[in-house]
Amino acid sequence: MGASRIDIYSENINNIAAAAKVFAHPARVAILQYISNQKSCICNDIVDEIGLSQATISQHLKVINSAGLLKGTFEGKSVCYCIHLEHFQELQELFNSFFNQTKSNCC
Amino acid sequence: MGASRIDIYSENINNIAAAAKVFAHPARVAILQYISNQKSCICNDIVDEIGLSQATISQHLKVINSAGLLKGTFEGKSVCYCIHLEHFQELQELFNSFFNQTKSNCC
DNA sequence: CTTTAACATCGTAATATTGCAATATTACGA
DNA sequence: TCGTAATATTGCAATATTACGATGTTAAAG
Repeated sequence: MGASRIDIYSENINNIAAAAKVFAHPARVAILQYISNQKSCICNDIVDEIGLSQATISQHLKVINSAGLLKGTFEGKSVCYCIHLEHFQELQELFNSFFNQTKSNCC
Repeated sequence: MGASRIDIYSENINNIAAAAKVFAHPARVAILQYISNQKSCICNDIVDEIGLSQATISQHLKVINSAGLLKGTFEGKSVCYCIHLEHFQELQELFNSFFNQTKSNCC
């Protein structure tokens, strides 16, 4: 016990929760905002921008990337981080359909 | 180490992360959906609906309530859970403004 | 006043997350 | 090839989250 019991929920619910997890840490929100504000494909000034170590930023980037929210080159040197807009917007729609479904029927 | 360093981020970023945390667990998403689907102000069939113990559901409800997403009576017996629609929609707007701000400028 | 239904809270165990230092790995330039 | 800059990965330590049983607490029924 201690682990989330994802087996007992519908796929839609698990998808929403998994997506929310990406945004559930301020570092990841900040990283996404920073990347999206860069004119050109600049890379790890992220480490300088946000006050966390390179290892930690790299870990957060991995989480964001695993959710399909990044696009670019990821090998050795000269890496390029960009937002994967299509996937990003898919998540926005997922959230909005959840929000729009949820109404207040009582009180 | 181990704890999130919320002190180094802007308030807006922390707000988004805090809101996302509420939805970052499938049980809470399921609870919100269930409450919103009830015609009348029904209470803890939630425990029967979702396969978790009463103590666990109660904990999740506390998290949801702390985020300001519930409305109703919360004393002793005959409790009434409802979605606090205004706050709920505020969160929707918070997410949407974040999503809309985030663009892909490169690659 | 007692009982009971409906919750909340406490204590605790299991697991997940966060963060960093140290250590790979990789790509490019000298 | 060597050195180096730019990451990724590994291995902890600290903390947070999740889940549940047991135990309070409260309001209404009897």
